[in-house]
Amino acid sequence: MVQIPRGTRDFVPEEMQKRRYLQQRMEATFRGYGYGEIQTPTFETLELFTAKSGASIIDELYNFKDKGGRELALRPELTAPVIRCYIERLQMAPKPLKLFYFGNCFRYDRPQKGRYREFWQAGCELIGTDTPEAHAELVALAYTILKNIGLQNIVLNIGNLHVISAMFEKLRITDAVKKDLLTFIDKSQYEDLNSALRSNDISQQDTEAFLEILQTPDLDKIMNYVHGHERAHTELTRLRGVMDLLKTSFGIPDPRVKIGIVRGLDYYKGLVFEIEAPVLGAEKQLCGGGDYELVSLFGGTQVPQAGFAIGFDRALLALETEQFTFPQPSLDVFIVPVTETTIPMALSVASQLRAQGLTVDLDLLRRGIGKSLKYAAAQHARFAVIIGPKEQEEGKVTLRNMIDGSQSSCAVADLTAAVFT
RNA sequence: GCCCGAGUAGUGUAGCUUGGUAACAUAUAGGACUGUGGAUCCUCUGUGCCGGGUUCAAAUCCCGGCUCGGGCCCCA
Repeated sequence: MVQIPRGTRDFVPEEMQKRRYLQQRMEATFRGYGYGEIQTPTFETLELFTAKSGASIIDELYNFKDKGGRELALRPELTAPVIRCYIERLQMAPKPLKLFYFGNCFRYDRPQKGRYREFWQAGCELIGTDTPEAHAELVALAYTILKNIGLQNIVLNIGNLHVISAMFEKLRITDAVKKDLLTFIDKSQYEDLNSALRSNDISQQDTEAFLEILQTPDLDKIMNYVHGHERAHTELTRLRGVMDLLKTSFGIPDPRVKIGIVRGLDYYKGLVFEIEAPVLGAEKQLCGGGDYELVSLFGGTQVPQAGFAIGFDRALLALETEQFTFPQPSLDVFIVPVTETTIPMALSVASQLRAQGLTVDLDLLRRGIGKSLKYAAAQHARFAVIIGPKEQEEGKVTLRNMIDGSQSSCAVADLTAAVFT
């Protein structure tokens, strides 16, 4: 038997119903914040992705040569393609530019729960502003999207990469060592970090202070720790501004400062944030984003950029884990021709109702009334329309309310009105 | 790419240790119900991931592959 490729999935109607629901809710929220949709190709030149991450990235993506010998790759994420498009076509667009997207992405990873080789991302890019209110609105948007799809329990963490750099400077840690330490910080492996710092001749006292600052949500403590470092001070002041806006103006109850947020990316600079769903366990991160610099790397004129991406599949998984009840697709009318002779009339009634914009299905298996009504119930039909010889003679139909079981005789012309009430 | 575990009707499971005709529930289709639904009963259809080995005989034991899941690596 031919089977589906590793790490990919089919989505049957029941699953697509949930996915579309999710996408529509997300889209409505993006639009509510003034964002416009953008779509880029499924594959790009390989160079677009190696430019910022180096050749080592090739191990993790699907790349190939086309028949003209071009080196191409299936997109592993959407920020780089969107920025490429911005440089090609949107540099002169009025600022700030707000772009959102949905798209499938591909990574050559080992699949696990919540991790697939083809997965979907929802995300956005905000180009041309980096005021605290712009950053606060961006973070609020990410948070609001996840809340609006119905998630109950999510955690928002906000950090700043300039600050953590300042912390490393303070300890005089070299870039080579820093890289190893960042791995521990990223994974919150503080005991390993502790040993690593100690073995790099950092005193016990300094190590403890460093570890405390990484984990504390207290901005004053952090401010105090990097006292005298001008850049860090500026960034922390901005961060305080963003936090205040999130709490007061955007009404987000519990944004947390976590200076230990690292993000795996090289191109983030200042603000970084993550949103996770604790219910998901190991693969709990739902969203990541921040302030970054890609436009100039790709040859465009420098401009402030920030954005985030939401793991669409994980967001859905989190909702399901929280036992969210998704809206069920329902049918307005299911038509039951009682005998073969009434099939033409049934079809014609179906056409008329469909032309009115109703969703209509009818028995195509020539089943009995009992089985047909059972099928109609399984499709969550709101009404059944029964057409037998009696009804046909009178030019009427029997309208059955599937919710309460009540029945009445109804002229075809009055059906639409009856169903809409 | 590495280590570990699992794969039996569409779905969920039993049988595997100790090899001997593959079962149950549910879902689908038909019928009981000659014109009224989520109930009940009956009937049909449908199953050993793939390939090899051992054996008179393999769902069961062995090897390889594939897929899924847990842990590494990675997560731009």
